[in-house]
This record gives sequence, structure tokens and C-alpha cells, in this order.
Amino acid sequence: MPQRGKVELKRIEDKTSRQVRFSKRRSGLFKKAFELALLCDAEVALLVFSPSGRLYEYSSSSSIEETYNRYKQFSLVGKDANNRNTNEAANNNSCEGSSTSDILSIIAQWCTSRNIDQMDDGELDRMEDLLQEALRQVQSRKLQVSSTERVEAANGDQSETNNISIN
Amino acid sequence: MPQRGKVELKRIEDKTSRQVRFSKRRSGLFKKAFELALLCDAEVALLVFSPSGRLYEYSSSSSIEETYNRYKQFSLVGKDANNRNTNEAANNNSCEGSSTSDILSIIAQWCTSRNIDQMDDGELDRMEDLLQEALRQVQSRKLQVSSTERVEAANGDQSETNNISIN
DNA sequence: AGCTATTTATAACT
DNA sequence: TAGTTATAAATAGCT
Repeated sequence: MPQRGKVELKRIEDKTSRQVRFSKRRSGLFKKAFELALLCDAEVALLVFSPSGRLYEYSSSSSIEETYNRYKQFSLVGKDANNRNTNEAANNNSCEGSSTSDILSIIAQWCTSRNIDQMDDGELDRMEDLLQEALRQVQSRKLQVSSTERVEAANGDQSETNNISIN
Repeated sequence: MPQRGKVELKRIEDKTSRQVRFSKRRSGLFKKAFELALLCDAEVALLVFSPSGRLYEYSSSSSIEETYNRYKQFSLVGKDANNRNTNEAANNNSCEGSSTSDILSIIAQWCTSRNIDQMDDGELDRMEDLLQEALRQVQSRKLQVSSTERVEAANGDQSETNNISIN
């Protein structure tokens, strides 16, 4: 029989078990974060996305943003430690290289360069078309995902046929 | 004599003790964060500033920035963790009131970093909300523009009014 | 969502 | 700052 309480350091394959343990561990983690901030007078910011994409957050200061800004300031000064400044890479607005659908790419490129208030009616028409098409695609994708999940649930457990890995 | 291991939930006044306990608890917290990410396939970002201002960070993804950007995308559309993506949840639109350029730029940012095929159901929900709100605003803007043009035309201006369609 | 058996985390002390 | 140990907390597997 498997040992109680003992943790094996690898991804939990069983989906149900993973969900349950995520819930328990998440609340434990947030409690610890809160305690560290309170007891030790530390500033703590914690962001967690569940495997299903839900967001959980904690911040000991007034906001996550505040701590993140402090962090960015820090990293500008040069925080040696473990990592480097990967910051500005994220600010690159071009969609090139990504395999995102063409529609979303076009929307993205467009609205980085134009403000809606500056668009004439022709542009507005075009943007409306693009948004409608993007919405159709997202909704269609949602249907795919949810039907796949229903099948998985019906199969009890089974392998991770469509599980999406973030990294 | 004070009980061992027992924790009293208030700021530790003794500076030395606070520092020692900060060190121990910090490593515990980071370990838990790492385990949550690994075991449960979650995306975790953790920032801690010690009382003396030193920075400690952990990120399960490639960078803190990446997770923070994902967070920012969420924050505009609301982030109620208890909201499951039911039909009714999709209907209550929480990015209402945000400016169009904000919404469009978030859509833009999003699809520079993520492909629709990699989105989980939580992200798809958010993207759907964003697109729907953007669409509403674009359509609303179209109405404004066309009514303005109608007024201008009535005033004798030479505007192109015959190619405007209101859906 | 509750219930133990265990494993972990950690407070005080060295 | 690091190790030891007595206790408190967290949590894995079940129901």
C-alpha cells in the first residue's frame, strides 16, 4: 500500500488526484505566504495559475503590481543572483514567429498601431470582421476543448491526450 | 516555557529571531511553490522582499515577466477563482467599462505570447470575453461615426455616406 | 468535503 | 549561521 503523506517529486498523472492535491497545496502555499509576510514583515507577491487556467493571487502589499514594479526596479539595478534581465523581450509587439492564427495576428498588429478613435468607418468595418472571426474561432476552440474534457471524464482517467503544458 | 513549533500569528518583534525565522520560512515557502508547480502542473510566480530589502524570486515558467503578463491579461476581465466557466459565467462580462485600446492591446499582447491551440479553457473564456467586448465597442463606435456623418451630410458636407452599413 | 496516518515544516535551543 | 529535537502543521489516501 502506498505510504500516506509521502510525496513523490514528479507530476501527478491522475487528473482527479492532481486537482484535489492542487487545491490542498494551493491553500497551504497561500497560508505560508501570508504567514511569512505577517510574521517576518516581508513583502510577498504570489501568482498561481491552476492547470485549468484559473488565477489565484496573493499580495501582502496593496497590489501585485506594486511588488512587481519593485521587482522590476531591482532587476534594472542588476540583481546578479540567479537570473538576468529578460524584461524587454516581452514588450516586442510583433507576432512574427508565432503560429497564432492569422486573424489574431492581424488584430494584434493593427491595434498596436491604431487607436479605435482614429479609425475611419472602413477600418472599423474591417476590425469588426476580424473580431467576429476571432470570436468564432475562439468559441469553436472552446467547444473542442470542452468536448474533449467530457470524453476524458467519461473515460475515468486515462492518459493526457490533450493536456496543455504551459512551458 | 513556550511551546516548540507553535506559531503565534503576529509580527515577530525580536529582530534576530525574525531574521532566522524569515530564512527558514522563506526556504519552506519556495519549496512549496516549487512542489505545487511540479506536482500539479501549475504556473507559479513568487516574489519576496526580505525586511532588509533583499529580493528572492521563483518562477515555474521561463520568467516572472511571463507569468505577470498572463496575470495582467486576466486582471482586466476579472479573476474570480470560484467562477467556473459555465454559460452564465461567460455572459457576465467583467471587462465592460475598460477602454477599447486597453482591451485591444491586451488581445495583442496575448497573442504575441500564446497560440490559440495552446490555450486552456480558462484562457479561452477570457479571450472570448475580450473579443466580445472589443466587438461591442467597435460596433458602438461605428454607430457614432455613421450618425455623425449623417449629420454632416444633412448639413451639406460632401461626405461619403452611402457605404455605411449598420448591422 | 471530513478523517487519520504520516510526512514535513519549523521554533527553540545548541 | 548551521545542526538537533520536540512539536505543530500540512497533506496523501480514503470515505
